[in-house]
Amino acid sequence: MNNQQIAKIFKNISIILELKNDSRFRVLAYERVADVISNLTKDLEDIYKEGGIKALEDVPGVGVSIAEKIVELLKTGKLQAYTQLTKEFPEKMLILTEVPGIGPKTAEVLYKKLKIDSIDKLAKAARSGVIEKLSRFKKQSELNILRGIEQFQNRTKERNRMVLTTAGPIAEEILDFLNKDKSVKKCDAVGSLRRMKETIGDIDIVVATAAPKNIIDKFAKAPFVKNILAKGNTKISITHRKNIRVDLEILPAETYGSLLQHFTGSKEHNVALRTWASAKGLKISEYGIEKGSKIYHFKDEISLYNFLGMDYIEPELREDRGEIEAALAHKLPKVIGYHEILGDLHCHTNKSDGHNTITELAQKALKLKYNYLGISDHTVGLGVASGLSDQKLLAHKAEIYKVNKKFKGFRLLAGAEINIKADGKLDISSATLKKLDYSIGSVHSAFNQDEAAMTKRILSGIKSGIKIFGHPSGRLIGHRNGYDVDWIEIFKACAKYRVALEVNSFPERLDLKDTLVKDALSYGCKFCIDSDAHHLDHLDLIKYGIATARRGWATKNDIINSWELDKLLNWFK
DNA sequence: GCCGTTTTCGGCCCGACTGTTTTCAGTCG
Repeated sequence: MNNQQIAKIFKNISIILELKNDSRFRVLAYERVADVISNLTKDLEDIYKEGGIKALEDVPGVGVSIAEKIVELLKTGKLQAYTQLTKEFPEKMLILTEVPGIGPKTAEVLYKKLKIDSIDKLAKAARSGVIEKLSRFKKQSELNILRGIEQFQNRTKERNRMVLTTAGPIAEEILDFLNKDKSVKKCDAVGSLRRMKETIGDIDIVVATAAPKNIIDKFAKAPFVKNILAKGNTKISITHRKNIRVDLEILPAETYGSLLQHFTGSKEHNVALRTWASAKGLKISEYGIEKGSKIYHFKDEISLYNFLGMDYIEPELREDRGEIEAALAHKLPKVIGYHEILGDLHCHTNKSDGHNTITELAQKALKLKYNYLGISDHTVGLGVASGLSDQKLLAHKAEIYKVNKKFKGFRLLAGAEINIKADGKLDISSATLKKLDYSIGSVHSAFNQDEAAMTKRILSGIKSGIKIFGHPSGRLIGHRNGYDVDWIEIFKACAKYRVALEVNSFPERLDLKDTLVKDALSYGCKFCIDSDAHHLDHLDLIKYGIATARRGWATKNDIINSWELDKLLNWFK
């Protein structure tokens, strides 16, 4: 039984308990633990296998009672207590709550009064007008249900959340629209986009203005609006014509710091922050901080966090992964900056599957103010990418060195992206490997090896002289899960053999991912943030890799390509 | 049901919008 299935059961328990008028805090406890489990990066099964029931109790929100339930689920695939509960409130009924706007109470009425136990039946009932005959419902209720079903279907159709490069331009379009209005003092994209989370559910925008009504009316008529979901005095929610939900929040400029902080989230960060504050007699909201009868306002986030006795917390760190405690203790890491990368070490030319020449890439690197650029074309094993043989690779190196002479104060490095084959061997000779300035080793085949085989394979690659382990997990967001691998063994080996873990910046990769970066740091690993460019424009994607490293708490010292060239080359040696 | 450098008991984040109410419950972020 996987984490998502277990989380779903706890979520359902929370719904049922709410319907049974159980303690709202017990309801909350189940809801919270469901949230925590669905966001966990490690399988509960593994946690239990490694540390038993005590290790499960270390998961936030899991206590004695829930730990026992997890064990029962892992061992038997069932939970007696849950089976009992679903006799009265079956899962078929709970499915209805997946429609936006339908919560536990509504689902119960629809199921018990009208025997509605599927989304299809719900749609039919809403269209036929039987729902409005129930008390507490009218015509508008049916229209809202139909609209909710439409949203639900769009959501399941595009099951995947957006990657950052999809969300970014939409947010830009909206900010441009708002900035044209003179009454807008400030506006920003907030939410998961500002935190640079790898995928974005909907787009949140905040606006500072003294004329909120004017902005809301204008926004409602904007050309990109498909329909309006909700409209109030200080907020409006719309569906963008690309079927993406956009929430706009408005407040006067005096409290912009609180507004930014509140809507940047994450929800988990805010809940943790407010829980901590309430113990100190403080009440935090998007309007300010209340202390007794006094309310404090904040123009910016720095003053807000400082008021709480904390250092400023970068948006990328606001996930309730220890940042609040660290900010209080003044022990937050100074994460790598967006302009601290001195060179990209993973890019492809038209000698393998890239589109550009060495010179073109070098010129683009100069525009980015890089001090160096590593060329790393594919090697022979990757036939589909016109990989280079030993001989061709060495000729390519000579060409790179020749081009390098054209530049001053800038250095081209000759590398390669080498395949770690299924048996753990590299697909070029170690003699050739030694002649390169550096090398990246990557897995490009036989993704479905089991954990033991894949771990052994990668460890073998790490020990064979590569300097960077490319897109370490092999995942493609929304398309392919990463392969099964024992990360702890990999991290230990990377630290020992001085192999940097790549943080690949392609929005569909972001590999190594943020949480694993944080894990790897604790083993003393170093990282290399690369674009994996196959085209000049791709070099600009580096910011997403930087964001991922920041989300993983990595500092300049941890990122080898933020180092001066001498230090980098020395490390390679 | 969970949790703790004010607590192993007594708390538990905060507020807006919608629809159908005539003061609020349900839902959401």
